[in-house]
Formats: sequence, structure tokens, C-alpha cells
Amino acid sequence: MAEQFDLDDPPELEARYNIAPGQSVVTIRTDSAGAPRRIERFRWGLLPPWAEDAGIGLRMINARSESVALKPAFRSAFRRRRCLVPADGFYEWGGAVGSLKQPYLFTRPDRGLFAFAGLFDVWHVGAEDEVRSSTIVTTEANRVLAGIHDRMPVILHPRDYANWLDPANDDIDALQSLLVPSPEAWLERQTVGLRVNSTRNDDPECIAPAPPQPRQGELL
DNA sequence: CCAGACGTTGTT
DNA sequence: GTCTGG
DNA sequence: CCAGACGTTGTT
DNA sequence: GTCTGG
Repeated sequence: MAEQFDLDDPPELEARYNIAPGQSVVTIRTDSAGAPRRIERFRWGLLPPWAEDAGIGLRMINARSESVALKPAFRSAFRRRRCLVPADGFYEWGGAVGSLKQPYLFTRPDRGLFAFAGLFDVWHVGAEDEVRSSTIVTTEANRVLAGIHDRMPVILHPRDYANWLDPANDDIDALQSLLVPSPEAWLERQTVGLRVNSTRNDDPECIAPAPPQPRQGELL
């Protein structure tokens, strides 16, 4: 689960529209400030070395910025194994629509890429095999999320990528100070269809605007 | 000291 | 591994 | 995160 | 309610 790519010969990464916890995400990290950055796929859901089974990771898909420096599950990864998780959108779920939840898509206004603050870890299975996994740091939501959800993933400013990635950076306070809600201008919100709620749907239709809701009294 | 947890989200 | 609770 | 299953004996 | 699968 640590497929690695050559940055001098960048791969065509398949587009994903609906990534479930436990599936792989693309990550960027580096061994040192001077070393080349690596693109790798890590399993989403942090598996600390002491995990007894891979199921632990499914409960570690996010790490709270407020406590990430102290929690046993994340502390060492926060100190020494930080990464970026590039994406051009994320979903959050708002109130119920009948028995289902309404998903919303958040993107940059220009639909460009951003980078989540991520952590990774290495879980050893026996002497040979290992699983590399990652988690995404969350923080208080900004106003673009208002009324939908009170948490959001941390989106790093590009000028902070190098500091975040440098494994030798041990300025915990400075690192922690990066884990804040993004400026509102970085994101816009769009209502998308309920098909996002099933991770079996992973295609461009997931990010299409939601079909208009027929209202009561309206003819079909 | 040993044993047991180690997490987030959202809900009641 | 490391922290918390007892 | 959300959706969907969650169970055994014994057989239409 | 809680666990599993995606």
C-alpha cells in the first residue's frame, strides 16, 4: 500500500470522485528538506505500529488539530511523519433529506488543487510486509461550511508546504499554528446528488450539481 | 507498578 | 510505543 | 464519511 | 445500537 511514483516521470493518476475510508489516497512527502518529494498511495485511516488489526485505521481517518500533538495515536506521526494529501474537492454532509443525508462538495473557485495537512504511519505485518496509511487533520469549520458541518479538513497554504513536510522541523508550536481554518475565499460550496452517499458511485456524476428538487405540488 | 486504551463524527 | 486510570 | 447488515436451522 | 464494507 505504498506504491511510489517517479516525480521525473509523473504518472497519470486516475481521477477519483468518492474515496472511502480504507481505500488508498495519493500523498506527498519527503525524507528531508533537501530530498526530492515522493508521491505515494497510502491507505486512508491511520494504522499506528501497535494496531492489532487493520480495522483500527477506519476509526483514524481524521485527527483533530486541537489534540493531534498530544494524542498517543497521532503524536509521533505529527512530530515526524507529516504529508500532504492533494485533492481538488471534498464532501461534507449536512442535514437529513428524509432518511438520507445531503452531501455538499467543496472546491476552489477555480477548481484547482489544494493540499490537506496529512500524517502517515507504517504498520508492520510480520517481518516483511508493512502497510502505510494516512489521516487528514481537521479543524474548526469556516463560514463556507456554515450550517453544514462544524469541522473541516486543514488546507495548507502553499508557502507552508515545505515547513509542514520537513521531517526535521521540530517546532511543534509553529506546526500547530498552521492547522487553522482556511480563508473563506479559498472555497466554494455546491450541492451534489445523494448518489455520493454510496461509495460504490465513484464517477464524474458525483461532482455534478444536484438535480433540482421537485417541490410539493409541483407536477412531475 | 500493571492493565488497557489508543479516535472522530454526530446524536441523544 | 505511550498515555491514562486505578 | 454513509449504507447496510445484524442469524440460525434446515429446506420450496 | 453497533459493526462491517465500500
